[in-house]
Amino acid sequence: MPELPEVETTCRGIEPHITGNDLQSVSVLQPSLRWPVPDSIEKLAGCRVGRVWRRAKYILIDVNRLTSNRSKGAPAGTLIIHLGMSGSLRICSNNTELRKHDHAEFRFHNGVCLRYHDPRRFGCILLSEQDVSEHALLSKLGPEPLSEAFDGKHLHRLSRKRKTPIKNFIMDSHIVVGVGNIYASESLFSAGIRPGRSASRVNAAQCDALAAHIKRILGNAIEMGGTTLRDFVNSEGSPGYFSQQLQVYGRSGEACRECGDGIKNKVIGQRSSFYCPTCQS
DNA sequence: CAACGGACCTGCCTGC
DNA sequence: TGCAGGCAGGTCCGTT
Repeated sequence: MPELPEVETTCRGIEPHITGNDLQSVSVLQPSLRWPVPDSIEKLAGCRVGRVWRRAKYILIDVNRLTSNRSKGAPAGTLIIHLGMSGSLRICSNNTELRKHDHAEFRFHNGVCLRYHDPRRFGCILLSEQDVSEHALLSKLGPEPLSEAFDGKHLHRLSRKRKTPIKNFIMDSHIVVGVGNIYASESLFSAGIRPGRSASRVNAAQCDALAAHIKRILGNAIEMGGTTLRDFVNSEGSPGYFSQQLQVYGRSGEACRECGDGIKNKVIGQRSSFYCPTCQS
């Protein structure tokens, strides 16, 4: 479920419910996620949620102290939440019944409750008590795909000596963040580049096209996520709002929408990779 | 450095 | 119907 558009949609969906809201309690029901959930997050009770933002696929929630005098308004820290392969965050009320795989719960004074749900437990919940951008998980990340810092020149410059497949290259978070397995295949299809081609063999013009398609496809998907925002908190399972837009992902054996040839599925870097052998070279 | 494989988990689908 | 096997949208880490 969570590629960048889902993570962005999640941020936008939870933000209005929790920003400015005061935490009554934080409970860890299952600390065994990708890394142990620190006990210290339970001490955020009594704090007020500030900004809800995102870096790559990490959801970041600033939390400030409210308690006495001097420390009032001082940052208590930033929650770092990753949804892994199967995670989700949902807003409910504090008497909503817990579901299987609800691993953490943030209850607010006004009755709102934020729950972290993750069957596969590949995600994480961490607390950074310093400048979160210096956190080991965030400090070495490449640019955001929708920012001006990311463009074809960036891709071209960094790929010159890289023989790794271009698909692996664009999924490398040191190069650019937020390009997951689905959108990597989709972007490469639009750019006419086979996923297995060596990164160093993608020329400057193709890098320009690839970067532009990554921006377009991710941007569109985020916009569509936005259209489901209204009932976001109630939604069960994956929305599937982009599945109709997919040109190659998950379509092996089906006809290419451009040329009619059969879509292929090849494992590259241990991940399924879909492409059209005629449209992509 | 770069490349690669393994690791972390559960659920769901397929085929015998 | 049961069960083994394969597969899944992420990404860090250790080894070569």
